[in-house]
Amino acid sequence: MEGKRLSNKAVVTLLKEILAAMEVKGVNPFRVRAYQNAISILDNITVSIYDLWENKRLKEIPGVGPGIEAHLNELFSTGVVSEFESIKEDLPEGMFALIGLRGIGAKRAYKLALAFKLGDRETALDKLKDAAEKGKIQVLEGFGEKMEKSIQDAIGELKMTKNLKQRLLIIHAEEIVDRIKKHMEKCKEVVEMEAAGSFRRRNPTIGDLDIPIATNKPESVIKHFLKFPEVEEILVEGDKKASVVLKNEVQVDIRVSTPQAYGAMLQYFTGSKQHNILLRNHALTKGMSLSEYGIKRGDNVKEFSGERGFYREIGLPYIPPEIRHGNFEIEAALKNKLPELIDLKDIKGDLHVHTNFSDGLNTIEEMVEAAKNLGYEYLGITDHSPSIQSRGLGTVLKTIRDTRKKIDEINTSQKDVKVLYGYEVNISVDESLALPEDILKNLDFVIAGIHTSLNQDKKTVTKRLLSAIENPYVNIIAHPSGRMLNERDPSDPDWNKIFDAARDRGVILEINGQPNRLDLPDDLIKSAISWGVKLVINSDAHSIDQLDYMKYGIDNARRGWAEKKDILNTLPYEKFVKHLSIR
DNA sequence: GCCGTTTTCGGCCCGACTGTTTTCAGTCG
Repeated sequence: MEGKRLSNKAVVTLLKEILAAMEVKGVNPFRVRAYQNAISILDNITVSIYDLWENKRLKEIPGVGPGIEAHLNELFSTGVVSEFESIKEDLPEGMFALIGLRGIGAKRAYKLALAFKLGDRETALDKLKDAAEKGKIQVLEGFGEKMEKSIQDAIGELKMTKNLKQRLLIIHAEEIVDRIKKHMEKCKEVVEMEAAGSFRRRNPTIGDLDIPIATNKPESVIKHFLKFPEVEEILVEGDKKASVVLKNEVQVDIRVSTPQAYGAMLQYFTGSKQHNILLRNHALTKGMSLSEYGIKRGDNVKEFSGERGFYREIGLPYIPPEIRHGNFEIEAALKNKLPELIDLKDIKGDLHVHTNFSDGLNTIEEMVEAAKNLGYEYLGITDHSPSIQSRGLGTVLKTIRDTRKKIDEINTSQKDVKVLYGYEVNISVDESLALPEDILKNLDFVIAGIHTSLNQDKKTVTKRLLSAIENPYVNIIAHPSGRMLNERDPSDPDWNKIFDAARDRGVILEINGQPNRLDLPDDLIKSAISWGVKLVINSDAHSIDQLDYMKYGIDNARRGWAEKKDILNTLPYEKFVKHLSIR
């Protein structure tokens, strides 16, 4: 099947415009909701929607039924969807440029585009700005002085709703959360608080911070929060919630509740949205209605101080935040088949660290000492392989002999941490590895990874990864998708072939813990496990501090439903090494 | 338009806040 390859983003953008068009046209609100639901799911899957279509697997996406499937089918086959075209036909194009400005949804965008004849997208914002400056918006029905001012502000500073902004890496979000916590600790009325939302679900990137707070004095807690020195702008201020934008442009939403109802609030604010919708649907079938205040049966609302009681009440075991994605966790919980997720304390070694031999900061000895302090049984030293082209084969061989000697000495002088000698070897564009096989075979293990030309087409990048997997000396594939969060999308090989080859040849795929990689991504972790592929979690540390990046790898593995048995560096040393020698 | 542990028809998550209005629509999460 050959069709028009569109990115997920292009598909989602198109659907969002159709959604807006339907809202304006006043079509059946439940049909609108169905689209909304499908979009929010499509917006969050990291595999290619086009690939799913090619493999006739669109039906497997929850929220996509026969109707939307048919539309996507037409879109990928022909590039257009006739029904979508006719829905948009008589709407001014300019309205689509306005949606996403803070406070502007489909209906207001339509009204404005109509009033000011915003016929095309490129000029729409400028024309609207002009209208605002001339006071022409406030006289429109349904608009007023304040709305005009806020529209003017939004255009001037390009203030978009938060889901259109760049997302924060979780490591940076942690720093902000710490500062907010320190500030809130000064308020005696705070009984309990925790950053919830995507932060608590350990999403690799965070759109905003959602913080539920338990207190008996909501008004003074909200007042205190609004005095946080980093607050730039107050968006919302009510009895129960407040929203602000910080100077670093991060949005923070707080919700207050009584301590005895905090469990429901924490659950509600942790999400994901999709998880909550499914959970509420499930509760409805049992005659219960869920909200952030508790569980309603008839007229009385039962409160919960913690989350476990909340889940228990609707007949479910506790579902860890990391897997509250809203796809299969509720089903699994009902069957009592939730995974027993891996934990940081299960990790016995780290197989991917750099030293000052390449681009790391610390010596091998310092890295080993730090690994010992973490209680590891083993540590794999994997600097970038020295370049034979620039340094000459003789020099490289000497370097390798010297390093081997040094590592032998370390293994003799201390017995706490077994040190393994390997390299992170580049998979070149021509599919060759950066070190020849007679060097590779004398190492304890080899990690191979792609570092250049990541945007190759599917066939080429698949072949490149397969060639590394088929090399008899390669043990681990580093950061397999090559994604860099906020910078570059994952490459798009034929994962089924990669998983098949890795499983059959006993090659391990890495879950890289660098906060800007977190690669494999969670959904691929889940597929790899179901395929029978074995995984390791590595820090890819470039300094002793970065050995802690293991925890982000763990978070990501948990999001991918990984259990201890799926992750080989939970094995004690002998068993782990035995696995390496299978090759 | 989607979906199923009473259903293949008849339901569809729940609530806060703002700005515009005199009871509510729109937006957001």
